[in-house]
Amino acid sequence: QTFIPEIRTSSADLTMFLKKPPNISFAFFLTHLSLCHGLQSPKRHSPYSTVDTERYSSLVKSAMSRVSSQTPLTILEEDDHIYGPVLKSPPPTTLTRGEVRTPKVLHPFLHPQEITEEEAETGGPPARIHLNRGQGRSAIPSVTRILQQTMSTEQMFYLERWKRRMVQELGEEGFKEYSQNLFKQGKTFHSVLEETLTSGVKWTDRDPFEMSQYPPEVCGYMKSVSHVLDDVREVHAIESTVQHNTLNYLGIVDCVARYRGVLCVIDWKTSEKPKPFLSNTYDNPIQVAAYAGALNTDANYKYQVENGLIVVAYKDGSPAHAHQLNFELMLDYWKTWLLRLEDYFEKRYKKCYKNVFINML
DNA sequence: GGATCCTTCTTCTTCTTC
Repeated sequence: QTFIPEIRTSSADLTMFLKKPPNISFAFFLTHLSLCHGLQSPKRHSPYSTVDTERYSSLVKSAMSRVSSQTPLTILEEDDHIYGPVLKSPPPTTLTRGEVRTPKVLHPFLHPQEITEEEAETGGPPARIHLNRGQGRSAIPSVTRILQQTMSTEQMFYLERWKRRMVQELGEEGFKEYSQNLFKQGKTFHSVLEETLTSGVKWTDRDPFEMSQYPPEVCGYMKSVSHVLDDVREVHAIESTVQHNTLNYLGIVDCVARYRGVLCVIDWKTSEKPKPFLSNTYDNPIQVAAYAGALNTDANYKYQVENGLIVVAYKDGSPAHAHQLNFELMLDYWKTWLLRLEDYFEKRYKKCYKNVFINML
């Protein structure tokens, strides 16, 4: 119907159309129908003598004339008609949204030049502020929860579809086990990484017997990130709670350290599939920007982070992909995060969200 | 001790041919 707008077929028509003998191509079918229409010398005793040729005559004529008259120019015109004018690459902030919105809050990231060395603490063990929910914090939403509850319908659709397929393949129980195993692997990897960063003992320098105590996947993940760890210095915080001082959200950062000389919020990820591009990491960059934005306003931390880093580790030990988010990218993702935050409060507090949001600023 | 919370993951078309 897109290519041949003057034809309107119902699904019943299409079903009938597809009941042609399987060894005969669609093009041949059309040609043959055209013969039946007397465009060329008619053929008797055809297997299609029962086909309602009158009914399909316009389709045949249209299809035949289009195919033969197609030139590069008409194809370009068709493309224009079907796909619309060519769009120049849109700015990253609008990628996940149909409409362009501007968040109301100023960004919490200082420009690299404005950060002086004195602001970053050096030495001492890394901070590890545990989450303590018992002190009136229960109303404060977390980064993960906000991201989960403000996913686009498209994102939810693909996740649901994936889940449905997996359940079909593995069964309800099998899928549950598979998911739990993925979580377990991720958790173990995080804890081993934590030990490594705290102790300062390189994974490769560890006692082979000790290494063999871990599941093979975890060894693979550690091998995978070893080249990234070589570029990590000055670990400032590990698994530490950060809370934004006005925007009323909290989260736990995996790691704050200097990566290639720049102070970063680092998020370690394990993945079954390769994620060579930042776009493969879905909402991870937003998560990192949210943590960094919170940390930079949190009085518990006396320094400012500049960049973010997402490290995707693989269990087969192949080199991890390290996606560094520079100042500009952090700013873009921070804006996206603010929109998600607005969405969350809007959903949660319905009409009075605006007052809630304004009160927080 | 039990309940709750934050995380840990999962997505982007799909098939054929070389």
